[in-house]
Amino acid sequence: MSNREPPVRYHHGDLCNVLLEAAEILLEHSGPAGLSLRAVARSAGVSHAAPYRHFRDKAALLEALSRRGFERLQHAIERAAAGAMQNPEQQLVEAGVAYVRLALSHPEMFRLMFGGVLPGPVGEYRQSTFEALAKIMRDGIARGAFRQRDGEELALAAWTSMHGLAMLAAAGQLSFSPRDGVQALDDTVRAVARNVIYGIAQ
Amino acid sequence: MSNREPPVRYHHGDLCNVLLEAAEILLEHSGPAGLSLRAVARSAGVSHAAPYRHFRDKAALLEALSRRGFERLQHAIERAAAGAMQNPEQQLVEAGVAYVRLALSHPEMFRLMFGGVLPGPVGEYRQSTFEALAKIMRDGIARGAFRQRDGEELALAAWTSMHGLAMLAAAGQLSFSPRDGVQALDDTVRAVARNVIYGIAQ
DNA sequence: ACCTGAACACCGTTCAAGT
DNA sequence: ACCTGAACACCGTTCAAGT
Repeated sequence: MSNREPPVRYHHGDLCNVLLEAAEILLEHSGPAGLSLRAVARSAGVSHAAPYRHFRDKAALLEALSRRGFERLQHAIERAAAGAMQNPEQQLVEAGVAYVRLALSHPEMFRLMFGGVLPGPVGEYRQSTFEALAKIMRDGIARGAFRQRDGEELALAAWTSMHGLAMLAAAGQLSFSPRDGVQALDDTVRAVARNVIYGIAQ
Repeated sequence: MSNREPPVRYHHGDLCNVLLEAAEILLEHSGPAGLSLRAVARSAGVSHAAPYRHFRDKAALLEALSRRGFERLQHAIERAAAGAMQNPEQQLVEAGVAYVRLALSHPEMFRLMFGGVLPGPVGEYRQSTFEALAKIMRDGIARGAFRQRDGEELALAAWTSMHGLAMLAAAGQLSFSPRDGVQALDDTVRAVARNVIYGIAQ
């Protein structure tokens, strides 16, 4: 019973990723209150001290989790932009739709990412997400679709609007609209995005 | 020593408010992690079980705290609007400045208010804040300053933008701008607000 | 190297008991 | 009515000890 087995590798040798996946499931299922390091360890089938071999403390695990979220967000924005290559305005609208959809399908993850409770280089991940938006704006300026201004300023205007919508949606605070469902949310995002593009002024 | 004293009223008789004030100080000083019900009780000089005479549980205290924040936000927006009565665009810009300033001076409170972790009728408080913005938009439409559309749609466009900016500022995630300080933030808010008003399109 | 189990100081919540 | 103190099941973190 000892020679037949491969080297034991104490639990799959990939505990780090197993912990992160368990943490994400716990987070989206039970909220931040349910995401205890001990529960993550239980869920992964190891002792409550085992995670400390892979993460300095709970904050380090949350930061790693948050990083995953930022990577997905960046890719979602880039995919949306790639789907409307010849039309900067449509790129912007679809990037917003992707942004808000992700927030609504992973609300707890979004609150973790933008909750600001995390130490460490979260800023870098956020920066790369912003950069994906800024690229759309720079291309749009180059094509003459957007105003000839600092691309970062336009990107900030677009980002804050989509981000505010996403955070309100993630927190379930957009219920003043009688419409519901994903299609209704997409419509709301498009309406807000169009107002950002064309302005509110008469 | 017994007849001279007024009826004892076990700790000021106003423990409810004392607890809320202690909670707010703890929140802004030590973050959400430092805001334990036991720490609040210690800070108020009562036993750790005393708060349960005034709040059903910890969530109820957080909700009451959150309510205070929404009241302040609503008043701040109304005051900003009152300061520029004859100019709807300026009303909107100054409301945004007030919104973001409050978020930056009370970041933990803002995250509590919009974190979405709270049960109960938080929606109503948020609604009243949104209503303060919607009023500015309706007035602006009536005066011909804003587009002749559904006031709620315009208010949503303005709100999401200011809210996104406020949340990013509260989370310390606007550091990509090399400028710092309150004046720099006000400038950023005004720039974003102007882009919302006049649009991004060429 | 990787994991365990006991230990410590903390939590939220409950409940009998005191005045 | 209002508050206390002990109790319970949970945390995050540390650390000696095991293989």
